Amino acid sequence: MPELPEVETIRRELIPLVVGKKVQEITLFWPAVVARPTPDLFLQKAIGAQIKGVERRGKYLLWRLTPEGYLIVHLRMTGQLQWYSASPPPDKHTHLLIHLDDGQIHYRDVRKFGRWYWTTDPTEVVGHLGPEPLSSEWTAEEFARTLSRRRAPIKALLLDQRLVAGLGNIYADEALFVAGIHPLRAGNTLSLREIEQLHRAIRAVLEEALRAGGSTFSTYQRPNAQKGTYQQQHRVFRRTGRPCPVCGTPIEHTRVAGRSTHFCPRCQR
DNA sequence: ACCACAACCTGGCCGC
DNA sequence: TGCGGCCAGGTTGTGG
Repeated sequence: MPELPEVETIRRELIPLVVGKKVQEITLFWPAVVARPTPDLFLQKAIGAQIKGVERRGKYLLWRLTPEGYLIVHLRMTGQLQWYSASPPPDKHTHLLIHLDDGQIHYRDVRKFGRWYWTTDPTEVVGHLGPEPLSSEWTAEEFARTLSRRRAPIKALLLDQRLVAGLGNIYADEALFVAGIHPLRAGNTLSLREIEQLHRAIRAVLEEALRAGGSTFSTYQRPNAQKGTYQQQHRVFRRTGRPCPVCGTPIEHTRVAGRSTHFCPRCQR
């Protein structure tokens, strides 16, 4: 579910709720959500630690702890973090519950794809990720160098987190539309000009989505149950058959790299 | 090295 | 109402 704008929104809202707080207790209802090290060690290391900060890398949230360590979570498709100042009973999809000084974080995940990690070295978990698209280190030149070696469809490449971290199905489709590039174009056939447009479009779309608090369909929720509104601004995503916002041609739908893909056949060549 | 695809889970929706 | 089939915002392992 959540892509970079949603995870970043969650991060920002989590900070005032959890930073400076101590992890008093963790209740682990479904141990398989802990990917590393082991459920027992995870609990042993995290319980009693104080949260010093919340960071983000791609779609991962990193809770920086003292004593030294990081609690890391990836929400995958349907993971949610919910803050409660009281102690409501966990529902049947709550797999992990963090008790803090003055409230609790409920981790819910209907599909159970999400994973938690504890590590002293975050690169063990996030080391495979490519550059952050909103950082100055990510340049069109570097992007072009990587794309020139790949002939998979550009849509599939945008979903490859080693290339650039944080894009998912929504923002890949939206960015390709803004850049005017057909999702099936092979990476190594894009001109430098097109790559520059795409580089710009990715940043513009992510920043726009961030301002809207992300996109909310059924399962993405922020810690305080607010919803993102960016879905109202989607140009192509899940708008099959509706008019392209630029030229009016009906938006088309296809499947690329096993993922649902939306584009304007006229604006995207 | 690269790429396509199944697998991991559950629930919602659609058609019969 | 019930059942089968398909779909879902992500990642990983397998096999070609």
